[in-house]
Amino acid sequence: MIQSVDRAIAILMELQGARRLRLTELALRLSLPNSTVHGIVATLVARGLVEQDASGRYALGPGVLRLSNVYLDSNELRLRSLSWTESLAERSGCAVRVGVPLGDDIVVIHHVFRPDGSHQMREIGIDIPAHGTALGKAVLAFDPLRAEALLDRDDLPKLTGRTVVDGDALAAQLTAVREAGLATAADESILGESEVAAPIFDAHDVAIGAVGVVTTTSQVPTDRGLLDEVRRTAVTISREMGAASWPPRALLERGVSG
Amino acid sequence: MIQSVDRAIAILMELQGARRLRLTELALRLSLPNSTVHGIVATLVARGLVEQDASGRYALGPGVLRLSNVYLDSNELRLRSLSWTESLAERSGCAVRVGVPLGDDIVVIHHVFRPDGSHQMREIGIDIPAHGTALGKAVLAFDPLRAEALLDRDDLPKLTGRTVVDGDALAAQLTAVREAGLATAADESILGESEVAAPIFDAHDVAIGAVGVVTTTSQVPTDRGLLDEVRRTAVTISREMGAASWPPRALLERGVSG
DNA sequence: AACACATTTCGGCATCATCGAACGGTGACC
DNA sequence: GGTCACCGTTCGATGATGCCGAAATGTGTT
Repeated sequence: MIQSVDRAIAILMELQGARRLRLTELALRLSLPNSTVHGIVATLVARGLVEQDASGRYALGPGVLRLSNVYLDSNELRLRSLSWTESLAERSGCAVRVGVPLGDDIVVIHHVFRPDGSHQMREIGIDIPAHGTALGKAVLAFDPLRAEALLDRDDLPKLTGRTVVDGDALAAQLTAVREAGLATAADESILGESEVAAPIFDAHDVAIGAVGVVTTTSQVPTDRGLLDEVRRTAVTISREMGAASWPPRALLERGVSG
Repeated sequence: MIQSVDRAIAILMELQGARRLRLTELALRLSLPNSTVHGIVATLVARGLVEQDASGRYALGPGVLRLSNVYLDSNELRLRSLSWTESLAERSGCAVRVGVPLGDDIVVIHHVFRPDGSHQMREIGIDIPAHGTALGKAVLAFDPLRAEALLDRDDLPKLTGRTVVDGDALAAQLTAVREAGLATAADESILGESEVAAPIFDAHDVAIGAVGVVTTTSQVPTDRGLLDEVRRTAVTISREMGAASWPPRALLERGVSG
């Protein structure tokens, strides 16, 4: 791992959290001397990944935008999800999201609007702490290493009053997810929003992401039909990605401790 | 400028152009040893900016997606453009785009669909060689250094048969743009698409971007109304960005040679 | 107008990235 | 099915390069 490149990325991540930062603030957060940070941001600015506003503060630049478009267009999971998620949204009447893990978060890489035609925000690109969403729990349940790393933390952010931050409670939920092949979340990331999600596997039986629906908590459907629809969509996409079985037997047996 | 960070960004840019690349191909394009490139991409992979598919090829990762969302939300020019571009689209019946310069390209940072309700592609994040679009010519006409750098090149890409790649012809066009405060392009980036655009200035009289409309070439309006609408939108946004005059007198007098 | 803060520049030192070569793994072709 | 060739990855020595402290420049404030 190259130190300066790693630091450059750390700077980008800081700028992602706090939108505008002074050089001094950046240096403080990274515990690095002022001049060291300056050298790196100067490089990022020269390439357009970062820009400096009139008051000297730094923010992300247009270069990052250019990159993201290409990611969306070339991502295989997203490509193979397009038609199936569309159809899931139509049949369920819910918004559909596909997410992939990144660190301890889930990044939404595809989003089909609820088909009622109402004004909705485009959620592609947003990131949510994995333990606070059904998408995240679906992935964690079938990715022991990732789950373990997350459960070792004792500072899991509490997004709402219902977010599960207790390690034992979360581990129990993941076991249930493994048994059902489905993960749920109610008011755990956004109050009033509930989700159902199922994991997606690739040819190596790795949980590379998840697909799920979002509904308002008050309208959460009680029939099993929706659950089956979500799971079937995940199975279909997994098959397109080359997965042989769903869920992979090996992952079921080992669980988090493996 | 830090060498390794610069190389890391160069790698991201290569992956942006060619969506999937083998390590050897990357090393070849950058004229660097295999192992040097490997160290850098390993760092990028660890942070999620790059991912490696099953066959070992590298592609951009979900990390870049997360960054782009924040850029869009925090960009001041985009924020101040939102309402005015919406209104321009309604009144003109055309799609509206806002772009900012990045290297020799224009990156589209905002896009209002043509209000006829037809299916249209979201163009946010796409990049177009500046000399091939009205947005780019609007910026270049009022950014002498950038224009000079571009005119010095003799390998300007020809996007369509109508793209102006000759330096003298382009310089003449930029002079005309300076006089009119408007730039046009007909079939120069995409056949069948014509544009009108005007530059946007900030408080320091720097051309930080441009706003423009897109129409089908066959329906290009002949009335001056549209031209005035575009220009007025650019003036309004410039004023919001703190520009005192439009266009700045200083830039008009000096021209490209300054 | 003078101060205080923050950003930027500069140069010496030691670290850290770089590179060539060897290893291990995979797919292709015979 | 075996061998070959290519590709990605690891490793270790070398010296170029990024790192950091301090000084200097610029900016906004009192």
